[in-house]
Amino acid sequence: MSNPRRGDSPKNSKTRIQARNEARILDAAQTVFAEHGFGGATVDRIAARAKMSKPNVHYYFKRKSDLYLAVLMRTLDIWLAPLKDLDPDGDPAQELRHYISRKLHFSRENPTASRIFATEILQGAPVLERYLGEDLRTLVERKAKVIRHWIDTGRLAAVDPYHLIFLIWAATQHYADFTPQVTAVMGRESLSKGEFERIEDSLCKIILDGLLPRGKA
Amino acid sequence: MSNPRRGDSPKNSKTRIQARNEARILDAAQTVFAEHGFGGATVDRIAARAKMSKPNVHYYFKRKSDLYLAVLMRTLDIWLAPLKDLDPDGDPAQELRHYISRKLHFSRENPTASRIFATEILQGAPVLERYLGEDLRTLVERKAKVIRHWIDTGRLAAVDPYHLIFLIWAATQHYADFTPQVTAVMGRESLSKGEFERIEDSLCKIILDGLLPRGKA
DNA sequence: AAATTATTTGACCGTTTGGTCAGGATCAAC
DNA sequence: GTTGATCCTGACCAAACGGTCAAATAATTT
Repeated sequence: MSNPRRGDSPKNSKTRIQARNEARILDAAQTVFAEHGFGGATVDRIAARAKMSKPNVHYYFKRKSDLYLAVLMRTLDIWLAPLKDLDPDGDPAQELRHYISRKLHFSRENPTASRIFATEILQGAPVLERYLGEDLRTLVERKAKVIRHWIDTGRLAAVDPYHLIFLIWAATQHYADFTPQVTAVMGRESLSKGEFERIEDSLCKIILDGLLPRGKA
Repeated sequence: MSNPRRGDSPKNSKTRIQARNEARILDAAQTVFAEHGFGGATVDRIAARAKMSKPNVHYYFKRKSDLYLAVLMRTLDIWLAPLKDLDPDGDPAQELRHYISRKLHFSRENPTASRIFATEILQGAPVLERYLGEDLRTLVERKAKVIRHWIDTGRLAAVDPYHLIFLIWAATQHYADFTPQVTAVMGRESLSKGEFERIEDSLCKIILDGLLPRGKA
């Protein structure tokens, strides 16, 4: 009742400086962790990238592992959002097309976030392990039921829903995680917005219609 | 002519001990690099895993980077072999099915080799960059022509060959690179041989036939 | 078995790492 | 403009790092 600006719990306030610097550190850390993994990243490098002194980084995040955890948590929601939106009452083709589109968009807009997850999983998911087996598993289970329902009502071919979801994850995240390989093989410097539209068309066409010609043979 | 057991060039011989230890070190290094990336891996850990002293590891591989390079090179051929075998004169469906099968088999038999490549690419491919833009690019270009020929002769739907290849790479390597995520989401401890057969069926069905039901609607 | 070569390691070095600390600078409230 | 909290940093530390070296041990050759 005395101070209306403060939050309800004792130490819950955030200075403008605090908010700005924490964001700057998290951005820098995301890039560095994505490039070198947890073990290969150094606090010095993160500090340099955030244009701060190392002790100042430690002022906001006591340990390197806290920083790593914070980066992972910050990106979890945005990483998951597209799957959550799969609508059981929508048209299957349209829903899946939309899902692929959103996942690809995420790859284009947040490549480092995608790489953070990739390195974490590649390294055995030491931090995310529990989360994967609980929240994510439950969510995928629910969405797999949606897909199975589409199959049971004859609107989708009979495929394993889990492996379909993995296929879409793999295909869309590939363009964020393996950018150097994709650009080198294609002989480009980077992947333009137009190229991402071509990717979306190709993926949707293959996954929905398949490679074998329709209507004949 | 004096010594029949030796190789032709001066220092080209390899002791049994040498061959055995180099292999042991490379195996250990492959695992450690795959788990921690180049920067996060330590020579100590590699030595411990190979059950050797650190100086002895350096006796066989002068620098950590030499070891990393050797591990990458050792797995390049086996990683590429399946794509090389795509036969222009074969049946497209059968060739692609076979390709998917072989890539999946690689994921199952050599998961750490797959992860080595994944971490290397994720970290910007500092070592493999040149190779990707030259040898790999040429190979993929050649195989893309094969696929395009199949399309032009009406045996395959019109899709971008490059993105088709990327899709197959992504989907098959996913099961090696993201094992913890796959097992956690599926609620399994590991992926059995039977599960890999299910994966192969699912992938081939989706990629060849598509998700939308055929023959009706 | 003696001599030569190949293999192995404990001890060590200079550097980098994550993390601390005392104190200075800056800000907000009165 | 004084006060108290927040913010920032140079200097520092113990541990871990990649890498070296002399000396010991094991194989191999003669």
